[in-house]
Amino acid sequence: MPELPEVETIVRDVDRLARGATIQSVDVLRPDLIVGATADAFRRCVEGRTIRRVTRRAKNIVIDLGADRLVVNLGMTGRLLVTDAGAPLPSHLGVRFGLTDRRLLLYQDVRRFGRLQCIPVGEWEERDRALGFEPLLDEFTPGALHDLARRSRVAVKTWLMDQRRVVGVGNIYASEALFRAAIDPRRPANSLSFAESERLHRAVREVLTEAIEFRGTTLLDYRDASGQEGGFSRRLRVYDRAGDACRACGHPIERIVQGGRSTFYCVRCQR
DNA sequence: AACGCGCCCTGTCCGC
DNA sequence: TGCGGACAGGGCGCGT
Repeated sequence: MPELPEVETIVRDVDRLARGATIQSVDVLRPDLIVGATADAFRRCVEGRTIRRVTRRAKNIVIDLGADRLVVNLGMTGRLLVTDAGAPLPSHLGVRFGLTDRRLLLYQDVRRFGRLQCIPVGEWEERDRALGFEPLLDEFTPGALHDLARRSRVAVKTWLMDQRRVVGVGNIYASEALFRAAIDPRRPANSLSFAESERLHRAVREVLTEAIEFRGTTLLDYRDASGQEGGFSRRLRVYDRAGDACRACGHPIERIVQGGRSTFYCVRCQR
């Protein structure tokens, strides 16, 4: 479900709404969501701690609890919600955190592909190092993208989604960025010229930045921390538009399957 | 080492 | 109305 813009929106919401709150109780309703520890160990790690700050790394929500980090990955259908005391509980509730002032931080997940863990800072930093470039930071340059792409023969669309190189781009924004860069998603990553790498670099940044401004894309499940839908759905140029007219040239948008995932593109505009 | 595939799980939609 | 199959914002572990 959530790619960089959706996770970033949730992170900003939760930081604004819950920073400074203490987690007074932890109820794990779906233990399979907790990885690397028992539900009980997870509860002991989190309970009584204060939320110092909420940040994002790749598609992970990272909650600073002091010596430990509460790391949340939403998978496909995960939601992190801050609700007021007395609000009705959502279905498919996975973990309920009781905050000071009787508000709740809720993890909800229909498919349960998401996961939560509470780990020491050092362990988190180790995982952090294995992740690729943050596309919106200065470290991500056209040259860096081109150098990495030259080493891989996989289709550039599949390549973009691999979190070991560039993070945060998932199935929606990979298609959208390649459309904006006018690059055929089937091209091997190592076939991109430097000029094309520059175009792709700019397109990735542009589409992610615009999507954050519109608070993400809701296809079905995505909601921000207050339960609201994202506004970027109407601005998608190719994703989920198979058969519809390309907004640039009028040619019908194609849907193909790459690595088991749908790719949408314009055969006329993207070469 | 890099790559492709199957799998985790539930819900929805579409065709017959 | 019911049923089977395809598909859905992700990521991991396996075999080659």
